[in-house]
Amino acid sequence: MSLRHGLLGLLAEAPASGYDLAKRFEELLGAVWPARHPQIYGELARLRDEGLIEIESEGARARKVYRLTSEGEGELHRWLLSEPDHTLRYEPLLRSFFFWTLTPAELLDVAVAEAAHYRTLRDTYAQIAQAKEASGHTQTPSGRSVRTTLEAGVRLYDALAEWAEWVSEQARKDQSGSS
Amino acid sequence: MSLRHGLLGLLAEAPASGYDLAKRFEELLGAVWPARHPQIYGELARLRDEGLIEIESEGARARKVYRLTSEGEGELHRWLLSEPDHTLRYEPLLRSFFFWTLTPAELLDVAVAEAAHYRTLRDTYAQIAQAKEASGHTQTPSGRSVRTTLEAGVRLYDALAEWAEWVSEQARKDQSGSS
DNA sequence: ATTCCCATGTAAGCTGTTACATGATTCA
DNA sequence: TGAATCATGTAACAGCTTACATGGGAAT
Repeated sequence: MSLRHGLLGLLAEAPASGYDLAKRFEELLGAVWPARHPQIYGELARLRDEGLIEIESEGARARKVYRLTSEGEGELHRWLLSEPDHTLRYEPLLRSFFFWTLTPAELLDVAVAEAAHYRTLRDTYAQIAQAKEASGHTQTPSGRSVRTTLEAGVRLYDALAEWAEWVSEQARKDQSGSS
Repeated sequence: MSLRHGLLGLLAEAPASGYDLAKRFEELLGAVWPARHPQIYGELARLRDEGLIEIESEGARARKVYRLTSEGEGELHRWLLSEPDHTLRYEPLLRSFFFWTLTPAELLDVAVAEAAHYRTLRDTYAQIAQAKEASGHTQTPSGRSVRTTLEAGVRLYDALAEWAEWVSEQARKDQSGSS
């Protein structure tokens, strides 16, 4: 149940509507925990039923702004101190188990494309981090946490990029040595 | 639909029963794509209906050994050359967005525990990789692919361990400088 | 005999996605 | 007035987990 805690976490920063939260998930949290609006609206209704959030105000177009209750704050805190769920599900690494069924030429193509993808992501996160620091966004507590997560993204995708390049080098060797 | 391709990939190596496949998922593929036996049995039935796999033999205790058909082989190959789904869903990184709600002391505990977890995983994968190389498991094509995936695991968790240590250092600074 | 492992499956429920639907407001 | 964006939701389906259920075979 990470989605509910993701919502509680965002609301800990500032009150927001379902629409706002859906957007922040897409642009910010989506990189590590994707969520679509139907799921978000449903979860918000449940969180309200359980008293973890409440409606602060209602605006135009049925817009509802939610705010964290103290119960919600407690639940968020309890969650952050509990054992994390380290379950990883990442398709590109599943694929790598079956690389042996590809020819060296095919593997080379795949690995080069993967490396490019990871490099791009790494650079994107590094740039965002730099921009945040330059514009003073890292001086608020939540801004510093975003910086922390970005740092994880940079390191993670840097590692994957180096790995994919290592794979492509091996494929290149296999290719030249096999005929 | 990664589960079905994971099953096809395992069957590309050698025919196996649902039970065998469930075990291999748990011990091998589970690190990047967890799957429980009910899902596996269900998917195998569907794969058989669609002609991607077939029953090679039936043994004691209703044991059914499946084998890849040429259609299945084709589907696996097509999948490996298609665009990967780069969706990542990893709870520990979602949590890091909300680290700012913790006190420096709490964050320090969390980060130290995380670092230990990642170090352990990294070392485990490094050891398995070494053992595989020493015992000649990396000389078969599929063994070399396992080695490739293990290399990703080592690099990935090494990066996360360094990140968590970086986080814990920051928390330590905040702790000493805040009073 | 009993316990453990082998081996398969069903059923219920939860999580998450895609498609559909509706209507208000803003801007060109 | 038409298009884009705001804003919320429902319905159907797909993917995955947990609990339940059954029975054969091997070993002590």
